[in-house]
Amino acid sequence: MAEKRSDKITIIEVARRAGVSTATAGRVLGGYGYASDENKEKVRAVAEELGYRPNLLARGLITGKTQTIGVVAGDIESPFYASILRGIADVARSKGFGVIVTDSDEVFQRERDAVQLLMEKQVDGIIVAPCDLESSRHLQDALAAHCPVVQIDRFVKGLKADSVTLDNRGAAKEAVQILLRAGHRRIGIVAELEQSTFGDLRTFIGMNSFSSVEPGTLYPSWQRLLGYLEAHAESGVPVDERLVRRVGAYSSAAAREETLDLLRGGDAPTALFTADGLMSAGVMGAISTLGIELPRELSLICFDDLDWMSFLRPSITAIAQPLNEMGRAAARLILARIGGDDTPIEQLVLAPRIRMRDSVTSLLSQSAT
Amino acid sequence: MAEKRSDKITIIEVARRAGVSTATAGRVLGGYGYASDENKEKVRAVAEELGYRPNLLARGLITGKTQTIGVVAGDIESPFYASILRGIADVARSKGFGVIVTDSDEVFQRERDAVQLLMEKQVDGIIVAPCDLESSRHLQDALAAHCPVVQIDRFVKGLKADSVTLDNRGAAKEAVQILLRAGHRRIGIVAELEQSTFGDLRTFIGMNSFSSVEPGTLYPSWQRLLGYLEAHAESGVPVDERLVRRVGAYSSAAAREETLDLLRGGDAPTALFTADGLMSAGVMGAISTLGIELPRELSLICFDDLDWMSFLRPSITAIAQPLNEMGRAAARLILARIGGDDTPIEQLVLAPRIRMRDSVTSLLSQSAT
DNA sequence: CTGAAAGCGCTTACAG
DNA sequence: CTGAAAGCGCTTACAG
Repeated sequence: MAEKRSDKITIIEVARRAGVSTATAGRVLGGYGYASDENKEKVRAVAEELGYRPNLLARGLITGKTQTIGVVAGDIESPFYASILRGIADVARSKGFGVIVTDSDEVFQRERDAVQLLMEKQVDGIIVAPCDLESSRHLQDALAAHCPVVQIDRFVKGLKADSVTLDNRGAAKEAVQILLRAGHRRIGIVAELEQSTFGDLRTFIGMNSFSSVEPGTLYPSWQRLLGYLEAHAESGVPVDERLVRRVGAYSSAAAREETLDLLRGGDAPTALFTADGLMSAGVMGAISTLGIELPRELSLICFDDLDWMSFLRPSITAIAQPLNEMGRAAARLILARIGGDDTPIEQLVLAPRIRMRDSVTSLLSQSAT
Repeated sequence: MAEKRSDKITIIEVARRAGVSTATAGRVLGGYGYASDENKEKVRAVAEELGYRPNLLARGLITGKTQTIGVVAGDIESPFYASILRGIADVARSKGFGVIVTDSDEVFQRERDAVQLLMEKQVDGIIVAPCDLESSRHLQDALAAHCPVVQIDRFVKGLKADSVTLDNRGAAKEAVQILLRAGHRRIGIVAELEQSTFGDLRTFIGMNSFSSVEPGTLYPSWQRLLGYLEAHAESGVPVDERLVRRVGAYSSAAAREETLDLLRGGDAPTALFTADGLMSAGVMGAISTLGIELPRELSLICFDDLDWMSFLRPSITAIAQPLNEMGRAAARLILARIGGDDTPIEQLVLAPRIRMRDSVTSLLSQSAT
């Protein structure tokens, strides 16, 4: 207590009391350069006694490294980003890095402001879920300033930065194929499809070949729709436009309305595929309201941000997204870049996994009319 | 492009090109002190042209303020902390502050390391969900170093720092009272109760007066149990120990097993109260497995971290926690303290809200035997 | 209103 | 292995 008088214990104070130069004190405390064992011991003892703590700001100012990575998420409150963030934080912490988080709410201006703040705070690298897939001036500026950028969930066309994404198209396709093989011919899809790099939904559905579409240039929910369409095309099953529901908002309430409309209609689907967690929640709400029994009356496969949706309802088949891993991979990538790794751009694509219980598998064809 | 050659644009460069001193350039760019309109214009033009960005590290080193707040959460991936974090980030951003997040996984050593890292990074204040309610040396050190601390969700005994908590006891009591009034006499409770400041569960249940228990000294799940016990005591309904299930782990799978055991037993409860989101998920899993119909066969009131649990299942009554608001309040408090507010310690207690649908209200007594 | 100088708390060459 | 000196990019008194 008595020793805690002096307010700021700097390396100067430690050096003085240990009878060495600040350079020497710095070398032992900072762990760089040589020092005699005798001095090491002396300096450490004094530092310990005074409760010395390095000021990482000063160190960062000199070294140009802050041991901090910046993250621009869409919305940290959503289970999707929360899981990714956890993965990032875990890897960062294990390497002694801090994490500054911001969220853009998928608003471009917000993302730009966030990136700018992060740059001014001198983060060593930025992990971002870019909200505009076309323009990336701010990210290019970051790269130009030698601040590595890793994109998650989607990536900007032409931006020379690593990315970690999910194989949304593939997982969706596989899920829909399962339904088609079980005999379903009327499979509904409830997807957000709020933002678009493509434009018209009708045209998209009506395309007679999907081989020309580069999934990476589409937003995730469009990629999932693409998988849905591809599965149909390959099976030769025509797509009924009325079964494709574009909610147009990232809102489970809106998804619920859309689903009610879909299920109450004359040509209701026998199976349903949802393109993300919030859509799934809306669909579940509608199903509860209508008292539909799963999977006997309706088969359901959901993209699931939330591990326990399928836990709550064993009759749902969930497409689990490796979100922790996505965060971890992004963090590992950015740390490698910060460390000087200058290998070619990496485009990591992780595969979601479909988890269907055996009990559901056997019931799947029951609802196929 | 041609102008982007020089790597680091510092205030020195801007000053030189604008023909003023660095002091003047700093004054206009930093927005402090006076400058003639002419100089303002000149400096700003040059800064704009060169793409000057202040180095907040340097500024922080001098001012002693980094415009950053540090957060030590339990687990950012959980909806509970994710929502709080969102509230914090929103307020922080609106005031130009950054947020560094870490999680402790409720491990004391991790919390200490996190606090230390945050201090070394010179955050202006720390928001923490303390995992040990008894020891707080690391937090006292922070306070001693003039770094304000705001506690969330619970608070350390005797620590002179603001806190924002929930009225867990009150909300639990109210929920259980609703069940008691509906005629339920056998109300089960599934609670985590992993960590304890109290010790023995039996002794706790057997207390004949709860007035001596200061809820603030208990972990949240114990506070909720306290509310459960108080409601019973006030109604004169005896508590059957077998109905009080201490899961002992923050795990929905374990909660599911515990609930299965509870509901399959001879003296199954007619109503169930769960003490947090993960416990609720476990309970829901058990109910699904057993095919129990809510609320006709069993009334259920859940503490709900997750807005949509009740959305998915309209028959559940949810206790909604104002988590965003908790984060916002904590952020506002810490910013006030950072700003020099030295009013007495504030202990904010927010009230969760019970949301029960009318359709459920009328059915509530049906399951009461 | 402006500039020269000092300094925030460290690290980095550079002699010794 | 060690210390004196310079410097990271800003802000802060302090004269003018």
